[in-house]
Amino acid sequence: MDRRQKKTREAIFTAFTSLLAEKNYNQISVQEIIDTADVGRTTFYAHFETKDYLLKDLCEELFGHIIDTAMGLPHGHYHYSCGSATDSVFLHLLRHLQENDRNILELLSSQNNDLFLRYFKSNLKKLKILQYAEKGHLKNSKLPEDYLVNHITSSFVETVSWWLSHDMKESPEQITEYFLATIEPIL
Amino acid sequence: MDRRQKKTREAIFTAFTSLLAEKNYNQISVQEIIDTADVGRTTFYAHFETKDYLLKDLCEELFGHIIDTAMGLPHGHYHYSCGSATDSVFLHLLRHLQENDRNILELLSSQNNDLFLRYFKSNLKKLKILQYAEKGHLKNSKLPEDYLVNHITSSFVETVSWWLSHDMKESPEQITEYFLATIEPIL
DNA sequence: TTTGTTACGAAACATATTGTTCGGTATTAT
DNA sequence: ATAATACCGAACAATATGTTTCGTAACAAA
Repeated sequence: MDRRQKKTREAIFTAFTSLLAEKNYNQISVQEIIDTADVGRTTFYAHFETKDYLLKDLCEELFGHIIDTAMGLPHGHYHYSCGSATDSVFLHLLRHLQENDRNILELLSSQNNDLFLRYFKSNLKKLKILQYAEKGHLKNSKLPEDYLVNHITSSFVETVSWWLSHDMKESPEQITEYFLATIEPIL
Repeated sequence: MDRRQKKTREAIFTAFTSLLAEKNYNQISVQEIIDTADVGRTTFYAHFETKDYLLKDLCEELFGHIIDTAMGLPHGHYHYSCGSATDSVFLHLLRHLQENDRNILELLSSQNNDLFLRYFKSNLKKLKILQYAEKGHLKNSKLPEDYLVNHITSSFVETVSWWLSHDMKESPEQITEYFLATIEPIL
């Protein structure tokens, strides 16, 4: 990809992120993003069709990244390890978040956090957490599979949200325990 | 309240609702709402400061209503009845939703459903579902109380969302069973 | 029915935003 | 060196926003 494209794309993302940290999504105009990013009007629209698409692209880049690294883990990490809180994908994700890669935490705890939690959740489903549910040794549940998957991913995202609202005082290990305590009994 | 006020307020709500059913919130302009509701520009701004406040007021009216009727239930309905799926506040709420009072279902299953699910959740907390958690016979949980409350309300809202995405094929009783199956084991 | 009050609507207003087009310049990859 | 392309500034029409003024109509209370 052209070096110029990457630079302006990054400049716009950065500007957008910093604006989101201080005000509501609906109160941010394309003009402000352009001014903050210091790019030409034409340039912005060459990259993003609308503000909504900008948001979408930003989220895909951010969440896609942390999910991809989680998928790169050795398989054991999310197949059979639901018993130990010290060795699951969920713990890995929480640690990754804690490192605040690319200021993702600013977004997740901003006024608009629900906006991002939504994308977080949809990306999370790529992890195929349902492997939790489809393994034979968990089959005692009478719940529909997609209901269960939705419940698990939602609960995890809500857990993260709760953690953030508490300024992340607890350790990732502790949070993992809380989370697993809510879902393990039903598997 | 003045009869005229009620009428225009209702006209604006109706127009807004029908617009939300067909397009995205961000793509709806105040002008469109004015035109659809057939009210004067001045009138709109006399009632609502911004589009965001309109949304807020609409949600408070809708969800406040169904929550209030649920609160009016005999107390037994949400204190000790978590054991029977046939007699809980949750079942009552699902039945109430199913009746589609004031077209609330259109909103909850629209493109913008996350917008409304958010308000649904915050209103749900008024029900003090934590009475589920604070009663002595449920004290075997090591989870923080607010974490638990958040988990329960979130799970319920997600359950409703899942139900809607399945065109509500299942009965309210069935859904209540699903939901209770996910939260009872952890109490 | 009369009277004082209040909501409404129409029009006009300045300002801001949106999304697009044009031509010229600078940067890139090869 | 060259051809492709990303960039910028300026200008553009169309639309949206939020406010003001004033005349009219509906209201509640006497």
